[in-house]
Amino acid sequence: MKHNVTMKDIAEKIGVTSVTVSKALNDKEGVSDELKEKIKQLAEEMGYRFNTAARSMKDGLSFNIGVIIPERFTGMLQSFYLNFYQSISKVLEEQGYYGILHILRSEDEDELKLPRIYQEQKVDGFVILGQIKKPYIKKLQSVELPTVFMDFYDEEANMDAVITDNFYGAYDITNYLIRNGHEKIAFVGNIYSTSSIQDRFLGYYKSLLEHHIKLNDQYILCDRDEHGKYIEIDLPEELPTAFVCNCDQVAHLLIAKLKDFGYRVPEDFSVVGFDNDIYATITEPGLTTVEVNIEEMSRTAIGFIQEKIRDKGKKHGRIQIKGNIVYRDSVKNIKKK
Amino acid sequence: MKHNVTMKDIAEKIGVTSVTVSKALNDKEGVSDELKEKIKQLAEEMGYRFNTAARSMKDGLSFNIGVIIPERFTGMLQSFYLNFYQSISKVLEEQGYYGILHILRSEDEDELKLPRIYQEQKVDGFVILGQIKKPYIKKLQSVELPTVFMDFYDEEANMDAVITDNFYGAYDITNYLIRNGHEKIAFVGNIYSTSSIQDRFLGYYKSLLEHHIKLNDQYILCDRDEHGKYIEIDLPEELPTAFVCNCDQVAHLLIAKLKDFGYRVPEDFSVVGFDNDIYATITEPGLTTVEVNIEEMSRTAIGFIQEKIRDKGKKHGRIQIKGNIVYRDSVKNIKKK
DNA sequence: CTGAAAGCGCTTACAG
DNA sequence: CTGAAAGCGCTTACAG
Repeated sequence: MKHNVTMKDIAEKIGVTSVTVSKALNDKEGVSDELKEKIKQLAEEMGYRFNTAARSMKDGLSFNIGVIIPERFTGMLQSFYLNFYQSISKVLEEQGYYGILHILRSEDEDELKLPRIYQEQKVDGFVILGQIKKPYIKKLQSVELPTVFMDFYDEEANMDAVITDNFYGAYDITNYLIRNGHEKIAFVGNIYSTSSIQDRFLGYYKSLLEHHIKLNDQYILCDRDEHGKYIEIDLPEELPTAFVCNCDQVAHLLIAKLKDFGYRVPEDFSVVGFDNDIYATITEPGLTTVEVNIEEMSRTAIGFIQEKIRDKGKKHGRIQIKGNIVYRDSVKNIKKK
Repeated sequence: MKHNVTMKDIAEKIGVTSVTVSKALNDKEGVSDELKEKIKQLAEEMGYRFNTAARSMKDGLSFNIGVIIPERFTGMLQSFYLNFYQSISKVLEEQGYYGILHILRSEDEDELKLPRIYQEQKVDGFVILGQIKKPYIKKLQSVELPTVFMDFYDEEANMDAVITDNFYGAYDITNYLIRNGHEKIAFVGNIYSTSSIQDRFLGYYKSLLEHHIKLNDQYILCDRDEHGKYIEIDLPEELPTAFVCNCDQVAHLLIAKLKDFGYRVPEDFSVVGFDNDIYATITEPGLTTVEVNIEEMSRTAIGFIQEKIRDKGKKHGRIQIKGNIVYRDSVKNIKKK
């Protein structure tokens, strides 16, 4: 293969210098319109492709962003963050940036080992998807690269984070159940487990408070142990009429359990979820749930990263992106006529 | 932030030149072991990070591979290729390469528009996941970049492709049904639709032939129209005892349909799939299916790409990677004792 | 064993 | 409006 065509090649053909070609192709001042047009056309004809590496050398920027997902959020059944990555990747490409995926292995997370993309200056910043361990957060922050966290926030760590509005999402969907006549409403989730679940619980609680429905301890159903592993859900003696699940997957598990007992959803029990991930659609019936606004979150996070690349000191703090309720068939209106 | 530390910085601290530092850090000849050690240690202390951009300039390689997925294979319910991408990305990282994901929009595919990663010399090669339209294949081949196709092959196009062994996969799993006493076995799939489905059908047919079971036209059930859109599956008058579905998703749909009719799987009908994707696990009962060996396929494809980067003329042709049967609960042994 | 020189492709700041 | 010079950080080929 003949070598790639460079600005110099174009310049020589016309009898100017690469400086002029550079100006022309970048629409900079200082080239006559006529010449500029001629250069652009010739570049097209010669199949000129811009060499990003040269630009990277010049301004020390790679125009890549590392997207890090802890491996435990990964796998055939957990494509949620991969979909997130896809959205981020799309937004980045619109901006002339590119996303490089790095799956963070648990060992590396424990040993505070930074990914190769850091060691090789492959990226100008990091987007972290999902919860990672505190020491690793500190490690990332000790490094000068702009970092934005998504779908995870930790109070202590003074980090820039784009999260979904867990509180108001759960609040809205609980309100919806109440509007449909439900009063005995359970919350399914380990409220000591993650900050997201806590916020979702509190949104649920706020809705109850506003409607003067007393919070019933029996109606807080644990779904996972302290390691995040799902456990059997214990149904209370006196059953509620509706369940607010902290995520779609748990709603899926709960519905399977209810069906095993011979109950039907939504005829016997209404169930709602959170996330609008794959579990919301594969469950029978389809789940009414709170949709996480992946695209808006991606845009916001990428915006933050870019500002931080321009201005290293920039702090954004935590921002919450509101999701919308997606209505499917898992809720029954039990209001008396 | 102070500027990134460079080889020159290290060199000056010790009183040598960047040439020596380069040799030392790359374990090249021509530096005393003592000095080499000293340099490496100092590099560590100073937090030196290699600048990939400089290397890229030198040898005109980006050390990125573009991974292209047509958007129609994308979405919340179709994470299969995203999982593939993840595997590719992991393999690449082991090799000091990085994968940049590009979702190919249908308009761009029709208009033969190459992705920005090509225009900007961001990548040294392409991996294409899944079927793309012929003109776009031609377009990709007209460009000098090494390209390997995965999970798709087209006879005419003289391309390098890593595909799953559809023929023997279907053959094996049909044999398995026959060993379990089944003789009336239907194939579910549009056999005029894609090359993969055709091969799977032929593998099924080979198994029948070997067992002297006559192919019954009534037992070839169409699952999708010519655009690949799933259609209602028409069950034959005389029902088979088992179904070989061309993919897990269709097996999932078929089982739902059988259940609607009041049948049970596997008690009344045995059903097997292909792919071992998410549908194999979410279906009730879990599907016995042929697992596509994603990791092995990724390694092979990346190996091909790297050889092609080294040697532009290199041709590999089509290679098939054998999958394994994953046994779950969708097949019943109906052999008379 | 160590280093001076040149070069990868582009851009910036300055001179004409 | 156009270009000569210098530089981004590294490596290669050669000289000492």
